[in-house]
Amino acid sequence: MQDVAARAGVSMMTVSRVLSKHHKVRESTRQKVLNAVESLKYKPNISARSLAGSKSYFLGLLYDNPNAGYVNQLLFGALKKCHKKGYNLIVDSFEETSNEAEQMVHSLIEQSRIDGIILTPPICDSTHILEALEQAHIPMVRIAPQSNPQRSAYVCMDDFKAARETTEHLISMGHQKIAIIMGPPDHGASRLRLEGFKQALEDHNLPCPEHYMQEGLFTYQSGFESAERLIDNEDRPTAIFACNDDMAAAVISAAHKYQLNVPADISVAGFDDSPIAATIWPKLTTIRQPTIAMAEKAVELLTQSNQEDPRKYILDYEFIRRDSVAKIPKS
Amino acid sequence: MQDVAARAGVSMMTVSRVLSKHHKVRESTRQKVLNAVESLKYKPNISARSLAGSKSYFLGLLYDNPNAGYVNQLLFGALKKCHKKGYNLIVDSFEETSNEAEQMVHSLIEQSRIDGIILTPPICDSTHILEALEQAHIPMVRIAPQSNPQRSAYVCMDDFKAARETTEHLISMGHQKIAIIMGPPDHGASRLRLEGFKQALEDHNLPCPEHYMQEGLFTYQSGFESAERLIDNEDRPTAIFACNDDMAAAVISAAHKYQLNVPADISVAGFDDSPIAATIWPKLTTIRQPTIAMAEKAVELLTQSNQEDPRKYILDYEFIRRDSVAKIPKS
DNA sequence: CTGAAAGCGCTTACAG
DNA sequence: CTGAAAGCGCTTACAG
Repeated sequence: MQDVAARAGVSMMTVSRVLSKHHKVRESTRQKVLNAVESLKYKPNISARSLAGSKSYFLGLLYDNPNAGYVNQLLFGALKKCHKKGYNLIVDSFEETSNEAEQMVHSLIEQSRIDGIILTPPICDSTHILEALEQAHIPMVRIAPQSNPQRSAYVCMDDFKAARETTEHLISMGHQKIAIIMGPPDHGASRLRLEGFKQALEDHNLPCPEHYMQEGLFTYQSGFESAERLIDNEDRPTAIFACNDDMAAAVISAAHKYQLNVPADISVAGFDDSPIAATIWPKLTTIRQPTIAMAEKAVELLTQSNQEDPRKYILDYEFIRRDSVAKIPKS
Repeated sequence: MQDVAARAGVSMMTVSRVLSKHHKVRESTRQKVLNAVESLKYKPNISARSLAGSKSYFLGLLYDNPNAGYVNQLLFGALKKCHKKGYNLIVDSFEETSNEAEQMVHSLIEQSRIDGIILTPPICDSTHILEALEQAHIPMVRIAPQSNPQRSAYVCMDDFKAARETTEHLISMGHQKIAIIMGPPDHGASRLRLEGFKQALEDHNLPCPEHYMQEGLFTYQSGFESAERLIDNEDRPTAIFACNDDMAAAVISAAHKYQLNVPADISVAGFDDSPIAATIWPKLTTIRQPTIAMAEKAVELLTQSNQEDPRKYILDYEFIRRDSVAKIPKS
């Protein structure tokens, strides 16, 4: 192949240099090579490349997240970017037993000689895994880590800001009695969402009574129970912000149980834009995490050589306005 | 590496033969090699292998299925098996535009020189793609194809039997008034599920009135509307079999709306065991497709050389009994 | 059943 | 900025 490409000008050495960027090649010869590549529809052979070079052109993606939708988007973004960059992705997932974690990391490293690895939550906070990777000198990028931010490059979104914006949207629709169903307190992002919620209320001098703050566990059932407590109360809120979509979906179901129409009688906002958000009815107004973009960015960081970049990237979320929030009826 | 392994006995040629199976090697030397490999923790280099050999050790997985959970499981199974077999998986997904389909297939083939490809529903029924693959002589295995069964090896499950078993479970719980919310009529599996349902009723001499057969579209909303029609009827069924979980989830929500308790007042069964099935409350009794196993089998078929096998594999589903079905109350 | 030679398609130093 | 040589770690024929 190279042989043929070289035919259109120079030595295959030069072709190699053009293809792998970085190197200084005169612009004119560069163009000649590129043209030849184009017209011959030449595709470099990854195997030969990784065999000859020091790089393997393999990247790892490790996950133990049970949320299929989330993992899928991550995968999608990473795959897309890898494809473009000429890399391959080795995907591995953990079972529950975190004991085998280090072992798996080691075998992944040895077997595939990966050039870098992407760690997703919650596994990205495992100190064991961080250590194993550091010792092996494998570059890593973490997605939304909750701890040890200085320990690797990472990409994340601004949960605080997203929660504040959601709450502000509720306020702008005339709601004054807004309740929140929180996530588990030990979950980092969950805490930030609560803070964002509080900030918005404070900014608008709105009260935040104790019984409007329900503790959820990110599960549908916990959301359902919290919603019942909120609805079956003499001081019923007119809007509920659930810290994830599963709980928001449960709120809608609970509202149905109490003959309440969503959003006419009560508004509901979620968080995540998980598959259920667009499945149920009414469709959920929610926050879409930049999951795909985060994965893409992670691959980009791993495939670039200049490690001196800022090591922290905060990507933009998207506020998805659908059908579960309405103006408060004038009473 | 080979060099080191050879040190423990013979030429690297022999080591290669041992590792790649198939070849005739004396059992005693075979063992020596295996021991050496073991003690040196030798891992073959995939790149070198694919460069020297004619095989690329790459398999493709193509999907355009919007159902994240399904794709995820497929991926999981395929990845696991590929890993074990020393293969890599190149994953690609389509956007909506099916025009680019063939083009993508071609670039996938050219770029990665894949040894075989796995096609998932609904893309596995695209005649365009089948043609492109056949012309390129790429071995393929399809997952649950709905048409042209003779055109490739494939793996699937028995939708008819699964639906019949589900219905029979409902009957065994004392239900006699059982309704079905069907899927779209042009969906092959959907039709089989309906047939299985009918068969079970017939076997038990149970009626199947017209108004107990609601047409759904596999969407939550269509399920909700069908459920309302079923519930808000003087001849209300005591059990509803929804042909997928999204619709079954909607049935539960609709039941709540009518102050009906699931499963005390009305039983609900779903199909798929999609993420929503275990998310909502009560959790759905449903059918788990052997998704992971299907993907594993597909990889196995693609990595085996003996193509003379039966080309059709029907894998066992699993009946998942959870909380949405109960005995009919004695009235 | 086993081995010596050549080569897969690229990249790494090393020279110019 | 560009080229000639050697080699990455394996497997393919080809001999014995």
